[in-house]
Amino acid sequence: MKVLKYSRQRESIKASLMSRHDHPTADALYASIREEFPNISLGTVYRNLNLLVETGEICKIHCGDGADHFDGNTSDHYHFVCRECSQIYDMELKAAEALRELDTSAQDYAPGVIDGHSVMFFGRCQNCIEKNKKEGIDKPA
Amino acid sequence: MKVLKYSRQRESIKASLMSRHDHPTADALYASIREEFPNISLGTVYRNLNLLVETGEICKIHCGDGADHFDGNTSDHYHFVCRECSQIYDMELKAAEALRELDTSAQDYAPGVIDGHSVMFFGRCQNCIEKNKKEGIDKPA
DNA sequence: TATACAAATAGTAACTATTATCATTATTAG
DNA sequence: CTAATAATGATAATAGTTACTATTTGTATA
Repeated sequence: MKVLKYSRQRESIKASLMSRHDHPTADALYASIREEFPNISLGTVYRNLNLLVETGEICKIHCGDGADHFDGNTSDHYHFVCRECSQIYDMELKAAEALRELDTSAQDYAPGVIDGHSVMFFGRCQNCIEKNKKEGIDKPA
Repeated sequence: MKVLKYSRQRESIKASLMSRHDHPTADALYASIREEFPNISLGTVYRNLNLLVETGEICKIHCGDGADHFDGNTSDHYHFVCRECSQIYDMELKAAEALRELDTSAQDYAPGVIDGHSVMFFGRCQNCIEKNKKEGIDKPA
């Protein structure tokens, strides 16, 4: 395996991701990084995001919208996706604690050895619920 | 909403999906349906799969490999993905029973109202474990 | 400090999965 | 049977991502 060499672009990508909490796609991150590096290429963003995932410095999350999203927070936590505004929220650490035994309890019913899982919660966020209330919209479940 | 009209292609797509338990992608399904309908177009397969998802006759699953997979089994169950052979297995109904309270227990920590979740277990399937054992391969966790 | 070599870059082409368009065909209500 | 319209096959278009390549950058060492 080859040795990673420093690059300003990679540092900027990482710093930029760490500073936001909206779980951006590569493209969204690219847009904001271009303010600092107007010539950076989208390929560079993808390449470095994948490198950072490989080294475990960030992680990739799939929420079912077709695009990969990235998260600078590598600690044990889950995500909540609002079906209305599509925003991805971090869930409190306590949720992770409550689910910590998930693999163990599912192991009994698995056709192999479980070594991980991905969990995503869906629903409507407080923000959208309140916005709808103000506008008098009564959305069905 | 417009009324669905019968089509031989759609019936064949549904029947074909129901007959297999490997959670195929649209493309994989397309390949096998072409044996019966050599002129069917990939677009027709996609369109009908999405229609069937909308009517709730089948469901779409995302396992993180970039492609949508389809499942003719609409009952409450979870999936196990083998990291080695990429096969998607159904998990016993009991696993679903064990996880039935997932939304409720996560609700306390969510930034909104949870109305669903997606869970995917990863690991190595029995098949691959045994194959490796025979070949004397000792894969790391 | 200069050299030398691997790694990273920007720009672009290519690729994969999926959706959209559209002229033609098939289904169905009356 | 006919009219209305949904569905089709063929193909173009799109989105997200990866691959390629000539050039630049970072770094170890002479």
